[in-house]
Amino acid sequence: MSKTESSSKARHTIRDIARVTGVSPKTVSFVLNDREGVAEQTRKRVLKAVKEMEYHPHAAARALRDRVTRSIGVIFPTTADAAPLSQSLLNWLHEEFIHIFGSRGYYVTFDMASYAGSRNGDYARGVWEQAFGPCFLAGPLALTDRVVPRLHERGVPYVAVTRLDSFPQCSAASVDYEQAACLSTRHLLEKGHTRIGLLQAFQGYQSGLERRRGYERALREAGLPVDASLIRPVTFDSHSIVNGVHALLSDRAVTALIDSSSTEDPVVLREGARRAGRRFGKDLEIVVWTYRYDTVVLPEACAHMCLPLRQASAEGLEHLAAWIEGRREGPIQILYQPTLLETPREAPFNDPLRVFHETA
Amino acid sequence: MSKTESSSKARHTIRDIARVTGVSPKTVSFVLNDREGVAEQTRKRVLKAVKEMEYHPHAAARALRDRVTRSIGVIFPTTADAAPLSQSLLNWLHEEFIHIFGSRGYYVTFDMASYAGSRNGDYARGVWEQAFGPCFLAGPLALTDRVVPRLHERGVPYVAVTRLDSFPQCSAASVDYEQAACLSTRHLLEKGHTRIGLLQAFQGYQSGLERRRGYERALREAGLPVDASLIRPVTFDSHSIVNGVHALLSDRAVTALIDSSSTEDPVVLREGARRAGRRFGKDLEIVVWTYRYDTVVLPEACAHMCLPLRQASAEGLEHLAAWIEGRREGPIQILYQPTLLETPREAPFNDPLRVFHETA
DNA sequence: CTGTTAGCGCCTTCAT
DNA sequence: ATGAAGGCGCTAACAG
Repeated sequence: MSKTESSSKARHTIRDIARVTGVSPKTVSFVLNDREGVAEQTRKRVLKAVKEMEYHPHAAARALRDRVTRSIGVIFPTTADAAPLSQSLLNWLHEEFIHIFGSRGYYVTFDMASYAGSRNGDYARGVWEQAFGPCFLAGPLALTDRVVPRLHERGVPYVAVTRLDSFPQCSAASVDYEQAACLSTRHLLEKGHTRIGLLQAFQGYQSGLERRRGYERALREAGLPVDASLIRPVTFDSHSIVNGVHALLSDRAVTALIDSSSTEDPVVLREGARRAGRRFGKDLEIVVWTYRYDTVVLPEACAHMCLPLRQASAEGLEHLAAWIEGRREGPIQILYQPTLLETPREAPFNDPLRVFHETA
Repeated sequence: MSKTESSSKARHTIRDIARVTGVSPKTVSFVLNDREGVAEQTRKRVLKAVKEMEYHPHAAARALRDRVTRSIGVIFPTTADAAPLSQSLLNWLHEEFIHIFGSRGYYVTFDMASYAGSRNGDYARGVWEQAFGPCFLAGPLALTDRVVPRLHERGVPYVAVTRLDSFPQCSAASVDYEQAACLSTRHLLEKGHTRIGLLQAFQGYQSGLERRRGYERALREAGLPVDASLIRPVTFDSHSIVNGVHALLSDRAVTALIDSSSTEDPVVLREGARRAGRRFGKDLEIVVWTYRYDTVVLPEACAHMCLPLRQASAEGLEHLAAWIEGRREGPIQILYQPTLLETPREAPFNDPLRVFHETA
């Protein structure tokens, strides 16, 4: 009967390895951490025991000792129903995390508690509890946000996906929504429209405010008054969009719309117009906002406003990784500009939803 | 000038709270863990200090002491290019985790290191290092898998999405792929086909083997020989599918196909047929496998084989949560049966891809 | 080169 | 009811 130590269910500690190989715990620790000062022969004996006994260092013990974890946090500044993370963004995020952090051996820890509606607004418990240090803030920041400054003060690397007026030093990789709104509005003004409706998403959030501000700026530049009734806050609910479009278009003097709802859904837009007895492309022009550059959301639209959110986030995450590894400093201040694209006559084929990604 | 203790950057410990409130650390611990034996007045003083000083228990210290974390692990038995997690499955998974674990305050920790291609096959380091105990195995199990038995022996709650022939006691919530293949084949046999091509995904994995086995079983039942050249292993790459279809159909005696590639992509199927000078619905019938019940993947298909993977996983995760909380025992043994649906003449509208979920 | 010790922050005895 | 002490597994500092 051989020593059945290796098949034992018990989890071994560094001391077990030391005892079995007849060295001190410190030596084992040195071997594991690839440090000098251990005889080659001893090193081999230790590594052999480590493999045979299936020893693995205890993550929590290490974290306690080192005051750092090997985890990146993903945290949600809002609840799911207030501002749901889009499916396509989630997919993209997953890819990026695999690419950037997976290969480096980090764990990626999601804290969905606040997103699920618990924890009343303190969405950064993972940082306070030191479950992780560095983190990604996945979602829009509320204008009333009080958490980011505390995060900032803590000194942990972090990056958000919108700026924050109330805290300009906020580490963020974002898109200039104000500019997007301004360009959208200008485009329609130049085409001769004077009463332009705005479907405004993210009411109460930074990115919602920027939408409104850009819209108002363009109007003021043109010397036109701002009619508050033309700004229609909407949620991500279909009904909300349909009703919003319907309500705005009931005013026959409204001859143009800006869809900054971020829903990228042609069906609800058409339905809203239909209920008002209007049709896009006929007596009505629209600029549709989208996060992609390769797909026409609504062929009847006169233009698409493309928001490079992915590009911004990608650079933000790269910077975050560099910050964590000490190659760069924070805070991150990245701002991408949007692009207005006139809708092509021949809409390109809208790719079908693939269940599996294609392997390149 | 007030005591600026609360605005200090330093992270406080339980002893700081004790010192400030003039009690012992144990008392603070009792208060935090809602245990009896503390005077109400003391309790309030402690809680006040906790709030003011923004004290939070240290996750790693707690984990070390309690030998349990509040994390659920998501681990990947294969690399991304061998068997990529589908986008729709990832989205669904995210929803489920929010629903089941987010509301209970668990962290969800992804270990993407093995998925990214590092760690040569030992995909469960998170468990060995005790970064988490309970875990979800997101992806197919290789026939050569050696990790699951060790996981099982460890005694941690876990659940996989396929069974494992070499380890029948494996905790799994899965779909009966063998039955799906058998029913698909039978259906085509009953329609008079005798040479039936099989596009077989997951070669080398349990779910690939089950596909092949079910196909062969149906043929044997019908007294027909198994022609190995009719079984075409494919990857998730478009080319692989196109070539597979083309190659199978170059044999004009082949009058039917089973698409168990799991790609759910009508375009590549049609393209493969076109290259062989064939067309679905004309001289050719096909059964297409899908993970959904509400969408026609290929209108020309004579039937769709619907695999209730989501339903199985959902029940698996519910069971996992119950296992963690001691309400039920493991291992999990859930097997859902697939359904063959004849393709309706009028294909239902294929829902557009929504960027944001609709809030219910 | 090796061994001993102390302490990270928490919780749970045991003793008061 | 409270206070002191010890240990979870790891590593850095300090002897030998």
